[in-house]
Order: sequence, then C-alpha cells, then structure tokens
Amino acid sequence: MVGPKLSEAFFDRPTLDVAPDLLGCVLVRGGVQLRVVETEAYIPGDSANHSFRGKTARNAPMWGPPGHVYVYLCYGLHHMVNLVTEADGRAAAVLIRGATLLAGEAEVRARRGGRLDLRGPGKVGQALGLTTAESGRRLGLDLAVHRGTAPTRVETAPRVGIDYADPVHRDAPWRFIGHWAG
DNA sequence: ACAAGGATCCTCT
DNA sequence: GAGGATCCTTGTT
Repeated sequence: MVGPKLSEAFFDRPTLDVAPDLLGCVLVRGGVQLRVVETEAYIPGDSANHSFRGKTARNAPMWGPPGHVYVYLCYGLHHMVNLVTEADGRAAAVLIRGATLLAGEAEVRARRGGRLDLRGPGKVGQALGLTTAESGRRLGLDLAVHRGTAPTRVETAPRVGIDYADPVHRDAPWRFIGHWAG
C-alpha cells in the first residue's frame, strides 16, 4: 500500500537512519510507483561521497536542504537517483540502489526496453525517467516519496563500486537491503 | 583546452 | 565472467 507523502522532516535526520527507513517507501512519478528495496548512505566526511572534495556544480544539491533530489550521470549513461538528507549546509544523501515495480508497468517497459528488473541504481533512474535536468528539484511535486510497507528484515553490507575510497569508508556497512516475509 | 576516470548495465561466451 | 558502451565532471595545463 502507498501511504502519505514523506515530509521534509523525514529527510532532516542522520543519513544512516534515513537510508534504512527508506526501505519499503514508494517513489512516485507520474503513473510509475516503485518500492525501494535497496539504499546506500553517503554521509558528511565520507571519502566515497561526491561532496568529499568540496562543492561543485554537479553535487551542489547535496549541500542544500533535505527532501530534494540529486541526480548525476554515471559512466556517461546511467542517471543515479539520490535523496538529499540532513540540514542545509551538510552534504549527504541516500542513493536508491534498487526497487520493485508497484505501478506503471507499461511506462517502465517503454523506458527500459521491455525489462522490469529494477535492481541497480541506473535502472531505477531509467524507470522513473529522471535525468540530471531534474537534479536539485524539491520532492513532493514531480517526484514524490510516500510511506509504504517496512521490510521484515534489513540486511547491511558494504557499498558497491567505491574501491577508491578510504578503507574505513569503503568497508563500512552503509548499504541497506530490505527483505519482506511472504 | 585536455585527459582521465567514474556510486553501471547489457550482451555474449 | 569478461568486456564494451558512452559522455560528463573534474582537476590540471
């Protein structure tokens, strides 16, 4: 079920609390609804965080107020969707790393060449039709996040694809995977 | 102005 | 399981 929209206050908390709490929440854009099943936290002072080497045009949304979206292009073709957390001035966000389809199958098939598998951050961005043009927008309008069904178990693991980071950050269990009984 | 590399995905073997 | 796609962002000259 899709519950009420998440408020800005939901995102105005420590990112390591927000990231697991987003599991089960529902991303809504147009007729497409996706249930979040995997997230990664990128926190202030984290050497894997895009903001680590200072504010740039690309990562500026991460420094802004919570409850906004940060989209960036990876490997020249994948649009990665992040939700900005923590107070204005603190650069942090949660990457949506995986989802399952709740509604909008036809639209997602059209965008994804018929595929409905949404495990992988590039797939989530593609399914929602988000690009860097949407980066920095406030949540709740074009793209909204609603409360959903919390997982029955949350698995943690190190984050993916950040071998360049300091070992203490590279190995931190800041990836959250939701599991639902039944 | 230039070069390097990236929070990945898909296809083929 | 390996490799190519693909182009923007960033730091450096």
